[in-house]
Amino acid sequence: MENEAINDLLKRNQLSVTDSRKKILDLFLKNSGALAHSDIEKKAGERFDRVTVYRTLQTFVEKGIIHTIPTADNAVLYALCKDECSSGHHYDNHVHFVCDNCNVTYCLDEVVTPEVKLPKAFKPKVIEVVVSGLCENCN
Amino acid sequence: MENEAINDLLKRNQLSVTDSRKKILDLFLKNSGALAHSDIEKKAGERFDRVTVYRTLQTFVEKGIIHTIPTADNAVLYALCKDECSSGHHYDNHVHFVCDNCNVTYCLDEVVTPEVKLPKAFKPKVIEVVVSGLCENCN
DNA sequence: GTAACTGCAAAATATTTGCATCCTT
DNA sequence: AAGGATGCAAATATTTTGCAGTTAC
Repeated sequence: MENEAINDLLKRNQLSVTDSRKKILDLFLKNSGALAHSDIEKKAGERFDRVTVYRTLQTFVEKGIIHTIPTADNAVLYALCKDECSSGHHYDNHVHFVCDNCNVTYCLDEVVTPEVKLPKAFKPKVIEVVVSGLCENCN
Repeated sequence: MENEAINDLLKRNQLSVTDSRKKILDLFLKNSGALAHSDIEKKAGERFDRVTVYRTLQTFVEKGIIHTIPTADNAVLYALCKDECSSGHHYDNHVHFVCDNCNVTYCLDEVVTPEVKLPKAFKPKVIEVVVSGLCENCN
């Protein structure tokens, strides 16, 4: 479907276009929420090799195609980056939302990270905000 | 040193006062920053059994004595809770700061989590904020 | 004395690495 | 054809579980 878009995205990042990469990217595009490593292993109709998933995710993070989301329970989640994320320099300027009920994690791209006033000696660079509660579907 | 305080804290939470618990709590009190599981295994003059550390940390989290801090690189960090945290109901109303240079994580208890405006369908419950940059010492 | 806690062994998971093979360019 | 990507095997690392011995109350 968005085959062209996927190919483009990979080529733009100097990555060769391979099956697993296309399929994993497709998973992210079809899922509004964030995915855990295990989601990817499971959700793929055909299963990928664990190692391939590890390596693919790592490559995507390095290229700034996806980013990790820190969660309170320290599960490792990944989500697609917006276009502004350049290679290796992901600045997370949006809010993440984890639903306590359905457990889906959303990137609320339209909600901009608020200002935080720190003690003067601290120099902030990146601000991560993760909100949990009930999402639009479970509310 | 703050031996009495430590004993009190444990007793107040219906935990028996044991050596490992006292020593691990002491580590937290002596360290302004947050600690990872591995820090605790290492920093203790005498090493604890891995398993004991796991179980002790878990117990402390359940009792609301410490809380976990989500970090961008998904390392698992723990820090002391302020007194308001009641058993099993930790509400993280302060900001965490991770220094990119010295790598210490601070609980900025005096910096209150800002308001975040979400799409109306989302009902927020807990807001976690993690800021990274340069801390007061590395600045 | 009893219940709770610890520490060892071992099981279950998760992650990383090496290398031969296959695929993309 | 050459370099990169994959997949298998195996090495490491992390976390959990069971149980017998020890300690706190």
